[in-house]
Amino acid sequence: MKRINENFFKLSANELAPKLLGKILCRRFDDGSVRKARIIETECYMGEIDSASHAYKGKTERNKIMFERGGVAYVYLCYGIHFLFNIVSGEAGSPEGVLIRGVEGAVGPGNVTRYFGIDKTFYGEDLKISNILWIEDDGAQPQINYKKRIGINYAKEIDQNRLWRFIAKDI
DNA sequence: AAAGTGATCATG
DNA sequence: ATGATCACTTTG
Repeated sequence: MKRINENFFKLSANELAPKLLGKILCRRFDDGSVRKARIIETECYMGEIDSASHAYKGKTERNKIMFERGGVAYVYLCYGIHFLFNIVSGEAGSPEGVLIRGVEGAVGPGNVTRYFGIDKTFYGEDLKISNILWIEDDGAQPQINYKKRIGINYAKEIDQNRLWRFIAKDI
């Protein structure tokens, strides 16, 4: 069981997203308790070349953290109700990210953040050094199903059709 | 099938 | 300043 290092998060989001499947998301709560769950579903968002990405139209107040070096959290409120948790990936200046859509015990991006108590205060949290939110690797390497991404009807058709949603088989 | 909810961004 | 738009969940 080892904590994921910096080089891992420097991968492009389309490489990082499938590799995050099987990794273990870990959260230490205020009372000291720790919750861990294996990641089973992710999507990648490829920055300036991807019309589905928040970073497609350049840097804004909301998405500026995506332009940082990989390994920090991008959290934002969706539909007024749900926080969505992304892991920024790639080098600085390359605004890519991986949306965590599901873990064992909490499927659905809004449910993941609720399960882990992730809210806007985690915006920019550095998973490489944080002691309240981090990722471990126990060597598991699940088989992967490739699907289209969800909820991006505003994007160009070519981007809607990319198989950038990654789901672990046999959980 | 459709509401519920509020930050965010583009427009004026 | 205002309004349309959302990387969704739950309920009926």
